[in-house]
Amino acid sequence: QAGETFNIQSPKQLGVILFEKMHLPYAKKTKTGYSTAADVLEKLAEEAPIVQDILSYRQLAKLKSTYADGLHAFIAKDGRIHGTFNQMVTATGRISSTDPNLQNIPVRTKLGRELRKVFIPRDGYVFVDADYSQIELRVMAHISGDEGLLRAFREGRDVHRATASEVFGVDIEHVTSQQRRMAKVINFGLIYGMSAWGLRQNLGVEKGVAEHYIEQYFARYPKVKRYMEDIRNQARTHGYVQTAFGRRLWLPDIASSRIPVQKAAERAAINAPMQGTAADLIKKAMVAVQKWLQETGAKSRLILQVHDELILEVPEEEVETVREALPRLMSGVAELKVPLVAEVGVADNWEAAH
DNA sequence: GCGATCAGCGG
DNA sequence: CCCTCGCTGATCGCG
Repeated sequence: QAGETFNIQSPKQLGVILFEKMHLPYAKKTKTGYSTAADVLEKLAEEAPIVQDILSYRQLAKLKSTYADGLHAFIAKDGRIHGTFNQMVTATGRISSTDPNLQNIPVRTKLGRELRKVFIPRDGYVFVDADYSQIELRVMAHISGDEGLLRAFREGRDVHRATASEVFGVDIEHVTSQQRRMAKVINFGLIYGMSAWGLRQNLGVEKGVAEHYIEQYFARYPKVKRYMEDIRNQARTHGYVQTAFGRRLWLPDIASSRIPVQKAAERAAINAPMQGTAADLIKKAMVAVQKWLQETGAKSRLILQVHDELILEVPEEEVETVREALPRLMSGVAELKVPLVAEVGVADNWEAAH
């Protein structure tokens, strides 16, 4: 379709083909040339059929190289993958995973999820998998003390739906799936310390619209706004912020004369107490689970943590005990202003247990 | 063989 | 202000 041979895996060569030979309109540039990132190509898919083929190729190539072939190379003689977990890498106190990274196994697309089916327990065992429901947002409700957010969680509401209702000014039962999807992006944006610019990129909305959503959000959840102002000031005054348990993140860049550097430190100041408290909570849960396993003499073993999720390999005879204990231990690690909820699943592969 | 760059995966 | 972070794979230029 390009009329010549080129390396489809080279963004540089692809850029020349699409934007110089085929004269497609380029939306974005990188430091060194044209951007061929997925969000750019998606906008061009209608203009030229080759673009959709490239996106499809990219998806399949990613799954094959990083996950199918990549994970295969790590299978040990015992048939298992033994990754490495690092406790001293991230700014927020999360753990990270390498060789391979077991914390970014695909889940969001149907084809990607297929890869999770290759993770299976040993004979006679199953996986018991529990994940915290909306843990960072619950921590945000706790730390900020915002009444609207606290009420949403105490009443067991769908928090993205509740946010959509507030931000778009519609009754909760009239929230459209589109509005809920956008509210979810806003909520994640807040958690990950995303700027209005980043939110705009993510939502693909017009200039000013993202700012308007953020304005609406803060009007409806005023103590969240207050929290963000207070934490910024605390970072400036003391040079650090802390999690609900007092673990500190030092932010020397908060006083930088370079404004972008300072802004980055401010986003970290806002984000770290939420993500860091969530990291503290699941570490407490891991300790509680391990203690419980030892005290009860269980054969079950904790085999993986993925930020808000714990996966145990459990012999059939312990399934009912662990299915009850795991979410109870996770919920019980701390008494916050909102309940901590953990949802549990049992299956003979990771995809089905999640 | 190494580092920079781009791209894409998860929470 | 090229703006979330940490990780991995492919390409490309360099020595």
